[in-house]
Amino acid sequence: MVITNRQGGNVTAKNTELSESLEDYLEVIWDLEKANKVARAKDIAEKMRVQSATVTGALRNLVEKGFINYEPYSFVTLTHKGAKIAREIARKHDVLKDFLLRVLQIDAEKADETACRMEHTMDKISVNKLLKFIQFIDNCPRTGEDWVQSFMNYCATDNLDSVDCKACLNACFNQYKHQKN
Amino acid sequence: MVITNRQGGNVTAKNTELSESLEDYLEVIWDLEKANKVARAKDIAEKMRVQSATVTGALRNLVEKGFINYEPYSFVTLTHKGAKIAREIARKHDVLKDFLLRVLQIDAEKADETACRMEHTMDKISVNKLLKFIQFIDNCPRTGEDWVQSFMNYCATDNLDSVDCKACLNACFNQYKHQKN
DNA sequence: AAAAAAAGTTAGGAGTACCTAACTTAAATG
DNA sequence: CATTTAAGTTAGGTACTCCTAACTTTTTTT
Repeated sequence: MVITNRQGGNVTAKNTELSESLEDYLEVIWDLEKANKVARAKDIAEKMRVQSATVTGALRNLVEKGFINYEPYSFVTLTHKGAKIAREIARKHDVLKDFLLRVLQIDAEKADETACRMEHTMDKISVNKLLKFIQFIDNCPRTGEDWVQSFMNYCATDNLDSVDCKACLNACFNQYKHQKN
Repeated sequence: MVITNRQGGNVTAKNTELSESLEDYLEVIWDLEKANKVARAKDIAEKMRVQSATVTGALRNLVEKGFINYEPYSFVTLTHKGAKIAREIARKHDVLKDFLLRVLQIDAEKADETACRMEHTMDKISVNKLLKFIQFIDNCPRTGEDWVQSFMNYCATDNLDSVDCKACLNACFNQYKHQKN
């Protein structure tokens, strides 16, 4: 187990990197921009479940770091740099939520909440691998929707003996033949 | 996308819950206890990649919250309550690392680092589901090791066409028959 | 256009998680 | 057993993330 210091070592100088919290702000601003062209502090506060005074501070920080365009009493847009990060985080969110929801079959609300936390913990390469994995499950004739369904049954019963594996394999084989014709 | 406030709302009173950082401390103490019966501040600092002054503060906090037994200048052990949490986190870590390493085939070091961050983001039920999922992959005759190997090939080539799906299905079928005899 | 309401900012405060430097205690060694 | 060394603590500091209360600016309504 290798732990990474939660403040990246350097604490005396202002951090130029994005904290998880600031990543969330970018994600929220991205969402609002998509919906309303621009983001307003009030809506950011609501989505972040935070008081508006807190938003003001976060926006100042994000301006300083070059992720947003913003002046006091005005609306917010993402800079090129900010939009790039926001898209990346949103993509991570979507992939993770898809995995939790469709593969692990966790209910929608919890999947979303969990994805919201996980999105800050996996790098781009790992999330890409997860995406490929989901695609592979979807497209490989040995797996697919019915296999995921079997996983659900396995979860419920806790053993494979209750499942007729031979029949399942046969069904899988036949389905592939029919799909090819 | 539903964001959960990073300070749980209540900020005026001292938080009784565990932060991610404190969870890491418990995990590290658990590891050291297993290895040396007790944990010493120096070793905790090393494993946490933190200065020893920082450890002192964290230990005070953990005592106050009832997770460890500790008095200044003495060694550390987990209380019953602390050990329970530590075991839970360690288990999450192991399941996540196993998934990243064996299923997604992420290299050991990155898998470990990533698991170290993810372990704080998934609740017990979700991790249990992930564990069941890994077990299902391992034990279902339609998946298993060779299927994971195929996933690796898919990752490298980016398409299924290059794979002979029919041959793969047949091999899978035959393997099952032989295993049963 | 003035008043009221809504939105946003500033100031000050708390808790967390780090840091360095100086100091104290405990352990190891001559 | 006194001294040196290692380990641990305290004090003081920075940054982050959130809060409330008071104030300012902008927008809406009359």
